[in-house]
Amino acid sequence: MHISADQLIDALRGEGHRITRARTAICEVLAVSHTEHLDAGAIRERIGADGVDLSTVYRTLDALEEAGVLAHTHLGHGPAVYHLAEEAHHQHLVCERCGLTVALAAEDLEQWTGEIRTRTGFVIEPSHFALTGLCAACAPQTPDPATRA
Amino acid sequence: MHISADQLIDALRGEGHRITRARTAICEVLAVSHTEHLDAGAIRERIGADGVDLSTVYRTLDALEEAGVLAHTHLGHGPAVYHLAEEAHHQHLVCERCGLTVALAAEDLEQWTGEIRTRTGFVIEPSHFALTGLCAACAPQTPDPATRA
DNA sequence: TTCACTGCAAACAGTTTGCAGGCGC
DNA sequence: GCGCCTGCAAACTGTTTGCAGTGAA
Repeated sequence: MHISADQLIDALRGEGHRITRARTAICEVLAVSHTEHLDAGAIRERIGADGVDLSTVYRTLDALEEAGVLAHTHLGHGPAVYHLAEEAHHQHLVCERCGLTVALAAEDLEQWTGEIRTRTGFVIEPSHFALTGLCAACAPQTPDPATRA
Repeated sequence: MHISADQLIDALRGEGHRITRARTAICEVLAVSHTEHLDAGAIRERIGADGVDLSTVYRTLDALEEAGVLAHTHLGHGPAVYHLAEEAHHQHLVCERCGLTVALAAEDLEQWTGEIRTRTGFVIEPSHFALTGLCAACAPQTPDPATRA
């Protein structure tokens, strides 16, 4: 289940990419923080003093996505967050007021996405964009769910 | 059902806003294109020669949202699209490959969003962000739904 | 040795903001 | 006439790209 930095690097190598210090550092951060949702800037910060340019981070993340070992998700506004592809199959719910993010398991979604597929032909990729709304704590403060955030 | 430009303007007036040429023009565009999804740039273009600055468009759209007569939706990447609040209660499905956008009626969503609310407490605002995936025409080209876009 | 990869800087899109002047009320 | 609203320009965030130098293979 847990992908190691070496496995990420191997994935890059398998696509014919060269292995550099920057890429190694990025893969290590991703492997260590496999349960978190990091954006490109956060990944860069975690690398620390060695200093990897943001554009390099983006290019490497791109390469990892092409290799099929990484995916990104948009949690509402703000930067895209990255996570290992193995962790990809869930839907995020983000509270627009407090930012609380919870995940819905793939199994809980299948029935609904299956229904949508049957009805519309659409194959939903639920992990790419989060659903937004108000969490249990914030919702009661709003008289009507239609009210703007 | 159809909101007129005058009703939008009245909504602004009701909030204590002043009525200007720019705001009138924007409200007219919104009222006429109530079935479309226009972004700020498109709204500006439709106003035409009179010329309204983009920042003014954004400020007016903001005011209309605060007045509760307008809402915006993020259809995947790219600019936010605006529509009358009355048309808001549906979920968009956007094909990541061809851009096809279809709408899911509110009734079709209620069962599912109700289930999520029961299970997680989250009150989903489905119209704020679209769901993305692959449409019926594009999906078969992809061997596995998990494949990246 | 070669050329993919890098850092830097600049461009980019969408959106927001500061400011001084203009016009609705 | 007061002050909200405007256009202009500049800042802003997140991301991408062009370029010349560097290091992996």
